[in-house]
Amino acid sequence: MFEHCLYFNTTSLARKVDRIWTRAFKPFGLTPSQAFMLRVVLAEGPITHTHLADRMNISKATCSRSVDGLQKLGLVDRKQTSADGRSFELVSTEKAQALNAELNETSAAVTKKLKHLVGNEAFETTVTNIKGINAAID
Amino acid sequence: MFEHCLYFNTTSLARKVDRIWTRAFKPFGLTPSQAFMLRVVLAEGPITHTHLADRMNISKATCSRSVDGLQKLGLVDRKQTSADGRSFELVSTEKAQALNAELNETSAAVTKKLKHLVGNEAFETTVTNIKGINAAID
DNA sequence: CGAAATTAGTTGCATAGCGAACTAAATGGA
DNA sequence: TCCATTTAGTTCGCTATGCAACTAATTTCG
Repeated sequence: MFEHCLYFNTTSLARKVDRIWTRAFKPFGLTPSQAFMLRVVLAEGPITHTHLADRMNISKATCSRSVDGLQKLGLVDRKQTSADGRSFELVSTEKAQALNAELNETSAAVTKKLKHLVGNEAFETTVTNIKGINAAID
Repeated sequence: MFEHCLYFNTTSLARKVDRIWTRAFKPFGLTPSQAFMLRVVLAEGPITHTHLADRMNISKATCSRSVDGLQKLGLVDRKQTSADGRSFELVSTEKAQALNAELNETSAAVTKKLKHLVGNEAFETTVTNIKGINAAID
């Protein structure tokens, strides 16, 4: 019945990959959501809440609370910018920087395993297509 | 940085389509999750919790609580099977059956709009590919 | 300049989701 | 038969997510 439904198939796949990356990041004490948010800050920070929320395609409410979590874990800091009294710049801590390489390797290892299961070309094509739909809608 | 990441792109798209279908089903007083679960019961019921959870690729815990919600809304009932004292069969109520056609039309209308934005062929191809990855992994 | 509108971020309240621990029923051997 | 194992479903405690309403700072413009 839902063979051709974007919602059904996409949310199903999202749950599946979330479970897989959850196991992968468990040794770090991080959820995939936290791990990816941290990776963005590590790779692209300093970055404001608003930009981070845009980058991850989450609401600013979710962003704010996720940053609370990472800050509690000692992985990011909120630095007041001199330019604008309303906004913060998020910066990674040394503790986070020490994890950077290993986080990237862990995610790459998961990807490699999935590519093996799915087939290299099908994997690449599909991710590209998903990215395309992401860009086209909303 | 995450251009080729399955997790990043899939979860992002899932959030996006969830927001879109949330707006679409709002007039029914249903979340997309509830609406799709109900549609499965309408189309494929009577069905047990276990089969429904498999069909939707959710845990039985989530399934159980989602069914609570639909039951509270008067849209499904849990019928004790005579065969097995542990399990229920989920059946749609008349109230739910009265919504069936309109739910299907609403989802079809959203799909049509998205196909227009994305392009028919790209849409179909991508959903098929997503379905393929869903089947290949885990 | 100063009031109105916009923008950045937080908080309240809700649903969706998972794993783990649990209860109760059914099944499978010895 | 009866105990051990499996299976169906629920409950607990947690994170992720969104919208709406809020505060505070900044910007716009008459």
